[in-house]
Amino acid sequence: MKPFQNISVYLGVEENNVIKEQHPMQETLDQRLTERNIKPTAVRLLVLKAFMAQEAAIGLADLENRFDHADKTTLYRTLKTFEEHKLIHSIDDGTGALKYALCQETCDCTPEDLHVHFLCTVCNKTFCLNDTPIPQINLPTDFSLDSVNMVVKGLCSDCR
Amino acid sequence: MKPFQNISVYLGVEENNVIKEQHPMQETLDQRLTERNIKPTAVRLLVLKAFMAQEAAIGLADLENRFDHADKTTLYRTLKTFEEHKLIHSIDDGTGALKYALCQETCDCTPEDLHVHFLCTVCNKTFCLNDTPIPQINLPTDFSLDSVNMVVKGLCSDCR
DNA sequence: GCACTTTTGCAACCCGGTTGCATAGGCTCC
DNA sequence: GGAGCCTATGCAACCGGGTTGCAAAAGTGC
Ligand SMILES: [Mn+2]
Ligand SMILES: [Mn+2]
Ligand SMILES: [Zn+2]
Ligand SMILES: [Zn+2]
Repeated sequence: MKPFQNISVYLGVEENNVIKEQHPMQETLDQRLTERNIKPTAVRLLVLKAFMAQEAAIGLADLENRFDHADKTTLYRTLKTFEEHKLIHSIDDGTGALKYALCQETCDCTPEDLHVHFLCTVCNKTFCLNDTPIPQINLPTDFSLDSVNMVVKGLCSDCR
Repeated sequence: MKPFQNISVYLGVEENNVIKEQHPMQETLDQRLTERNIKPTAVRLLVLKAFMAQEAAIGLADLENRFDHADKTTLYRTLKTFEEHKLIHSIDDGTGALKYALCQETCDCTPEDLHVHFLCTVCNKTFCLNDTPIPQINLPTDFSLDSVNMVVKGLCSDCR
């Protein structure tokens, strides 16, 4: 595979040769990246588009499958860059592979932005339950709380 | 390393050549294993003893370090056997390596036996909060709940 | 065009976990 | 106490997800 960073060609491969100017979504993608101080390269636009196109969280392997023409490392670093700039957050749902989901516009990845995640045991999709804050718990005395990871397993609405 | 299953020698290595008959703890270890239908071999007794000697959860790597003379695979399978027979349960605290902790005597690893786990961000020890049941949460409609993994990070009583 | 920075590709590595297979240990039955 | 059997152990190799080092390509400013 030859490196190829030209945006329209990259997008063309994905989008049946519809080039940049014909993408109405393009501006919002661009904007979403630049808002978070991420330079909008071809791969990054594609990855962001993937995130915006589906509700379920996305793992590195998913991206590898979806973008045959992009390298694993590049996709990996794209995820890291997105995470650093708080465009996405990582989710450890216990399946052994990290997944990522878009942060909400207002998100700053502070403890208040933490929320419950849901893993469907049938379709293996993972969802952010953004409206389900993590409940308070009582720790033993002399233990102090920093952060909480809460993953609920069950059946999603499609699988039940 | 030569395989060696003789219990007293194994225990001797660990216990400065105090042999089986001189262990007051021996019977309770034996008992705890046979209660769960696990044949009390040398390695198993040692591993169980390790679990009973400390409160914090134990990972495979810990066992490898503690028992130079025992093979990784054997220790791995010992953990699996213990888990299958519900003598211990596994804890995924997000550190990348599974840890294990003794089940309570009454434990049957049913959803009711689930509890919160605590990972200290300083000493990296993980504890069962057996007295901290996992709080109820409200799922979106059409989602059904199966199980929950809840890991709290913070400072333990020794590290604060 | 040229020099410089950033992004991408490729290969190799790391680590925790897991498997296949051979051997040793211990147990039963005679 | 030996033959046969089942289990536990050891060893080596593998696997998958993640990560790093380094070189080439692409983008940027002049
Ligand atoms: Mn989320
Ligand atoms: Mn526990
Ligand atoms: Zn589902
Ligand atoms: Zn601590």
